[in-house]
Amino acid sequence: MSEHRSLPLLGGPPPERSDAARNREALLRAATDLVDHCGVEAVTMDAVAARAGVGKGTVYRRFESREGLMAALLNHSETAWQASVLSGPPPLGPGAPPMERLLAFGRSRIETNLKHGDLITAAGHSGARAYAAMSFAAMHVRYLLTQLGVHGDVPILATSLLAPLEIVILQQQTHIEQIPVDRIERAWDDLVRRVVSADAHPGAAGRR
Amino acid sequence: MSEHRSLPLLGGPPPERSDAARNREALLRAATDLVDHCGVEAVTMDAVAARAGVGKGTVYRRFESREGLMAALLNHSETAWQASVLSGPPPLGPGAPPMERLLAFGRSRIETNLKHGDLITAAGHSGARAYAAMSFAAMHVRYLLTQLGVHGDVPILATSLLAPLEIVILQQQTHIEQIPVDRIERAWDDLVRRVVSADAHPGAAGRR
DNA sequence: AGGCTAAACGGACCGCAGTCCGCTTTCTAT
DNA sequence: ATAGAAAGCGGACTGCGGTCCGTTTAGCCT
Repeated sequence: MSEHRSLPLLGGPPPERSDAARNREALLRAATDLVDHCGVEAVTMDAVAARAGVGKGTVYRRFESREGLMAALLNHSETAWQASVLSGPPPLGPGAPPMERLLAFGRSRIETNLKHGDLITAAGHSGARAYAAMSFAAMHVRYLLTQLGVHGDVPILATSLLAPLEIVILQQQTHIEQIPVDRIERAWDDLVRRVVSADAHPGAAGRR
Repeated sequence: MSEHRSLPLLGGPPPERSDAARNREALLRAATDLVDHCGVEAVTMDAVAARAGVGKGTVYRRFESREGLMAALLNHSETAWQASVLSGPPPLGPGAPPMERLLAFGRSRIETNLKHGDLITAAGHSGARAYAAMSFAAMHVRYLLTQLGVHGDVPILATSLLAPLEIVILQQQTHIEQIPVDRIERAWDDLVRRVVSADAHPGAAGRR
């Protein structure tokens, strides 16, 4: 017997076959082109497959679903954004005081979310990505809130601060209620200051 | 000439023909049965039409789209809920102090949203209904915040407090992160107290 | 080189949302 | 009662997301 297929120890998921890798490239390129060129709604699975010169089944093999494909497109900019939060220049990146970082975080997130609005909507709640993106942001906000000396249920507080930055809320405000972006940003600043400052005045309206 | 068709003065939208009314009834009944019986995802337009004994086109004539149909189903419970906010017993209805009403509002909204989660998701952002529902809740929260002496951008503050009660956030928390509902409710209480109490300590962390 | 296997491929196929248009019913005015 | 017109109706049709399965191909082992 000869049982060793590439040291399965810690191999994680097996590597990708060369044709598969080539097709994933071609598909991402095709999808990107379609988005830039005709808008998100023109990105049908058939169109992407045809443009990449592969069969439809292949698209589904690489990216679970249409939402998965959109999530993959989003991945580039999302990763770049995370990097600039983790190691970019202040005040978004490390180096500024926590409150300034938090406010910069909010502004930045509002802007990126609005920029990729259609894509985010199309990506929906595509399991992995949505969860990863959310949990990164939530982790960061939890960290900053703790730095700021906030007590209480910090995980849920973080989620609550993040909720008004979700694309569905932002689009309601900008597209339907015609609220200018900088007003939304100022209002988030205010919200954050209110939440954080409560810990500077304990016993305000009931213990927590 | 004989031009008077039922006093168009203030007539609003013309009344419904009797067969149309009958069919709308039948369709709502069929849809409700399907939801109770097989779940929301079993409510296909063909199934509803067939069960009501009408053609598919008729479904679309009455309710713009699938989302519109779902919104119509939601309408019953939504209206009842609005009534209990406007004129039900305290603390949700009028009579209790504003803070108690606000906290009761949050708990009630969390529970109803979770109860009708699938339906709300299926109804999506179906123009009219979603907007009406949101704006009712927003109006109520704006009113209570004002009563509580909150200063600042109250409209957006209200939206920000409502955002964590949206179904997409609640389902993330309960279904994926396994957070128990009463913890979410307590966290919202805390959030509201923080936001409101900031006005009791002006100059907290920067003017607004 | 040659062959073996697992992975990848492609496109026919299915179900459902939404549209379209020729036919039928209701209502009203005579 | 009856005729005319507007509103309603129904189901065939289109387009898209997603699945399935017989065929092809890359990578490895001898």
